[in-house]
Amino acid sequence: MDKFTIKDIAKLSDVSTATVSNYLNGNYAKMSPNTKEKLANIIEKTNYRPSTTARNLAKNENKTIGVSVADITNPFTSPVISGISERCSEYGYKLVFTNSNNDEQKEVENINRLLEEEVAGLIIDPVNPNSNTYQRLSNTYTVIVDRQAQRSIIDTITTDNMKSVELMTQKMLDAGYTDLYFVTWPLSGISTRINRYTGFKNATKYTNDEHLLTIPYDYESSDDDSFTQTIRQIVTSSHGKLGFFTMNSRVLQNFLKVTQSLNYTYPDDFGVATYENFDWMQLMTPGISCIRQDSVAIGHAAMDLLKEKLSTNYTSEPAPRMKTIPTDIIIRESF
Amino acid sequence: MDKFTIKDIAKLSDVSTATVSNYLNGNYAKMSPNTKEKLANIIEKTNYRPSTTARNLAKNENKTIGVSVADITNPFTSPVISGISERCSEYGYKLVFTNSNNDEQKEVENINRLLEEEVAGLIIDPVNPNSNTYQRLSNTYTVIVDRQAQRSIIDTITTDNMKSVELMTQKMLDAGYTDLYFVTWPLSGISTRINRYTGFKNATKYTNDEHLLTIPYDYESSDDDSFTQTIRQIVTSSHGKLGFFTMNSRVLQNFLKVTQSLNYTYPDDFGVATYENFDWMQLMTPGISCIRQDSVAIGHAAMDLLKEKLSTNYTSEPAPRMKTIPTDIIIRESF
DNA sequence: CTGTTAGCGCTTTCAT
DNA sequence: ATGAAAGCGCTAACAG
Repeated sequence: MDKFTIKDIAKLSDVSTATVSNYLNGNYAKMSPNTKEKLANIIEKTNYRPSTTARNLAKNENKTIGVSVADITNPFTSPVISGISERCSEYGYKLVFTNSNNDEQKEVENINRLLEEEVAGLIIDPVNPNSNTYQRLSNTYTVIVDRQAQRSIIDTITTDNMKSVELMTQKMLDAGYTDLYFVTWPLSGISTRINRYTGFKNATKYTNDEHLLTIPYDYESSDDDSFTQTIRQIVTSSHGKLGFFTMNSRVLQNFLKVTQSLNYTYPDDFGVATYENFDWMQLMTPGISCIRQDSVAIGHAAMDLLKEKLSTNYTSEPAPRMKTIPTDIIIRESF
Repeated sequence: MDKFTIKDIAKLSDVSTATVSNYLNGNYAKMSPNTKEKLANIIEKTNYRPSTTARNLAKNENKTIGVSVADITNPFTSPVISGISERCSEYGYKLVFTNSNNDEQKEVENINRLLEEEVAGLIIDPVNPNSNTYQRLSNTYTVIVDRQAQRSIIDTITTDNMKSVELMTQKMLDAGYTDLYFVTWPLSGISTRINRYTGFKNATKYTNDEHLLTIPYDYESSDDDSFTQTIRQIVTSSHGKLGFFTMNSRVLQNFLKVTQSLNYTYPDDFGVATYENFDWMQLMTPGISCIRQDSVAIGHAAMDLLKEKLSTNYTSEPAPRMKTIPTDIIIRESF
């Protein structure tokens, strides 16, 4: 785009490139007010912009952090990015972004690309936190968000999954619900899902998985698929007071679509609550009780932690830390 | 992270850096099968990754495109990014991302940063398309999405705003609605809003702005604010069959919150339709009629166009083109 | 205060 | 088929 280099500016200003460089880096102490002003003018006039690439190479540093998200389509994701992005610009980092579309293979490629880029640090919203792709990463420059590995070696930031679900389930219990179901995408070893389910079991004291209802990740309700049948069966044969907890907003949507097609209504035919909070849940009639997680805060925390790590000098691989961001519970009229 | 450079590899392999470079670039014709294999082994063993920074500098090219979005929090934004991101990786570009949080000043900084980065191209979801920040950009390497400048000099991709709203409004008219209102954030010269409103006026033939209802961008309904009062006033005093068209999903949410607080229900007390489609609109009872825009397609189109531009050699600034992505209309029971 | 110069890691003629 | 060497645009000693 621009053809000007530091040499051109030096020539035009009748100084050396070193002086120009000093000017560029704010080392004004090293030059007379005169040259400083001259430089200011010329640079302004020529609209000269130093090449970040060359700078990075020369200083052997790269103020960029790489972000790899599992699925940008997930409504959880954009607030997290927003939080990261905010902190990035505060801290003077730029953000290069990759989306893996829930494809592990794609994620590996993305991470490789980012590594080649020589990003200073990595923030990963992992497709499968138990994958061994992350083994090769160092905890000195990466942090994981949202999903947590079974046996993690990397700092990770999650929301308070277990406790909050336990609490919400308890609320349903307190409201007299005796027959509770947990609706989720396949657990697949994914911590977010497992922890939420564990919270559910802690509260209900269910000892087996008979109250675990699983729908495929890409579930689209159709006429009378097996999930629809299951729900019908449960609703018609339940003895106690029947309630459902859905594992996130998308599962909730699928669930409600099914119950609507079945002509069941809440809170009459069943009670319902969900993880995640979105504006529309308040608009539903009745409003949906839910657990609100602060996704922006996750982004903030991730970048804060990363920055801290990047500015400390580790002599050895630091032990992984976990940070959980608190949630709160919103009770509406859905149970 | 890695300490290995091309020199190390050259030394280890007993060849020159030139040969290593050739290997790296797939110029296998320029070396014996022997050296090729030797290199392959050593590189594999050392886990060597060439520095993109150095490559960029040497080749004086940068396969990255910069994306500046107005507000990543807007649900419209992430599918667009998703589309761009998909094409980016197909085309071998990386994506550096900035969010302006609807702040023009921030956007200027972001664009400057991207320019300094020497990105190959720019995709901008503009805060204010009529700002003169964009004047300094060249149409050879940038494309604008979503919002269109009054007098544009840059290729832009938008959805079919005017026609689709005209069509939807016509549907309401056909359904017997005689008293229609357009609810929007302040028009503020923003093409998206203006075009949608124009479509509305085209259909209704209203000649003044008495049927234009504006809420602040950051509107939060409170007890009995002026918008709430306006709505109450309109509903109670309307003579004909009353309907509302909301300019996007967030306006719809605000609008529905207000009507709910007023204890009005649709489609009895009023009919309603909106721009934008989200899953939850189908869950509402009754379902909301809406205009579905294909945001992912916008992202695709933007990157496709950009790629085409980047690979053509312009001798002069190309004339700006407009591309509009078709929408479709989903009729449910809200009017 | 200012200039010289040797890199940063890689690419790319041009020789050999 | 391989290597020497001159850059790419900038930074950072080191001299002066």
